[in-house]
Amino acid sequence: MTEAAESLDQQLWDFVYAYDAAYDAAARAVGLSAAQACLLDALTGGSRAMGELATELLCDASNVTQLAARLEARGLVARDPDPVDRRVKRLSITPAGRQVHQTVRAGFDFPADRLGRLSDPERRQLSQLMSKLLA
Amino acid sequence: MTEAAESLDQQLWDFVYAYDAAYDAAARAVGLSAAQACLLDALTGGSRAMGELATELLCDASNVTQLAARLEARGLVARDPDPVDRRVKRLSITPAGRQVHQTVRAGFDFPADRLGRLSDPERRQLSQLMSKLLA
DNA sequence: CACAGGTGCTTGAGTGCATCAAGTAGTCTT
DNA sequence: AAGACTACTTGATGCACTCAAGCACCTGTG
Repeated sequence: MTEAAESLDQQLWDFVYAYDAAYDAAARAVGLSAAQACLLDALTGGSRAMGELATELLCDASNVTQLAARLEARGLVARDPDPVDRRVKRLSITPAGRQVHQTVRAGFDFPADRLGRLSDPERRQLSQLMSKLLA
Repeated sequence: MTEAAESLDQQLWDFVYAYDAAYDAAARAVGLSAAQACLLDALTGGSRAMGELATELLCDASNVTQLAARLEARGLVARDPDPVDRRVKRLSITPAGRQVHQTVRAGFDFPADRLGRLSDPERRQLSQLMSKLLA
C-alpha cells in the first residue's frame, strides 16, 4: 500500500491535536489564550452571570473571575452588577470584544479550511457519525 | 424534528472537547497531567533525547526539562547522559512508568467506549473521512 | 593544539490557567 | 432579626509554558 493507513485511534488523536492547535493559534493571533477566547464565545449570545459561566465552562468560579478580569482589562468584556440580585455579576461582551471574537472565529480556519475538502454527502456522513459518537 | 441536528461545526467542537476531557481524566486518575502523559507516551518506543522530545511535542526544551523532572521525581522516567555526546540527555521510561502509561491507556476510554458504538463499516467510513481532513 | 562558535540542556524569571480555602456581600428563611 | 445559604472575590499554590541567560560539551578552523 502506498500510504500505510494509520489506525483510527491515531487519526482521531491527530485530528484533535490539529483542531486544538488551530483554535489556540486563532486566539493567540489576537493576543488571547484559548480559555479567554472560549469565555468570549460564551458571551456572544448575551450577558451571563459569572456562576453560569463557571458551570458552562466546567471550571471554578474563581477561574472565571480571573479570566474576566483579564478580558475586562482589555476592554473586551464588561462586568455589571445584576439589578435584581446584587450578589450576581453579569458579564457581557463589548463592541471591541465582539470585534475580537469575530477575528478569532474567522482565523479559526480548521472547519472552513479542512471541512472544505469534504463533499456535501461526506459532511452529512461525518455529522451522522459524530452524533453516534457523542450520543 | 425530534432532535434539531447540531451543526457539524458544533459537533466537531463537542467531539474534541469530550476527547480532551477523557484524556485528561485518564491521566489525572493516575496523578499525571495531560502533558506528562503525553511525554510518557512519547517514550514508549524507546529512549529519546530531550531535544527530540521538544521538537516532537512542539514545545520549548526547558519545558521538557521541567516535565521530565516531575516524572523523574516519581520514578516514571530516567534521565541518562548519552554515551556518545555527553551534552545530550536521553530520557527513557522505567518499568513503573510503563505500568502507569498502560493504566492511562486503559483508562482512556474514549476510543474504546465511544468507537464501540460504530459498526466496522462506519469505522472505515470515519477513517476515510479523517484521512481527508488530515491530508 | 587552541580557541571561537555552535549545540544541548538547565536555570531563573515571568505569565497564565486552574483549583482550593477563606473571606465578603447580599439574599432568603423563619 | 439571626442564621443559613449564595455569588463572587481574594490569596495561596501548583503546573504548563515561554524567553533569556548560562554552562557544559562538541566541532571546525587556523
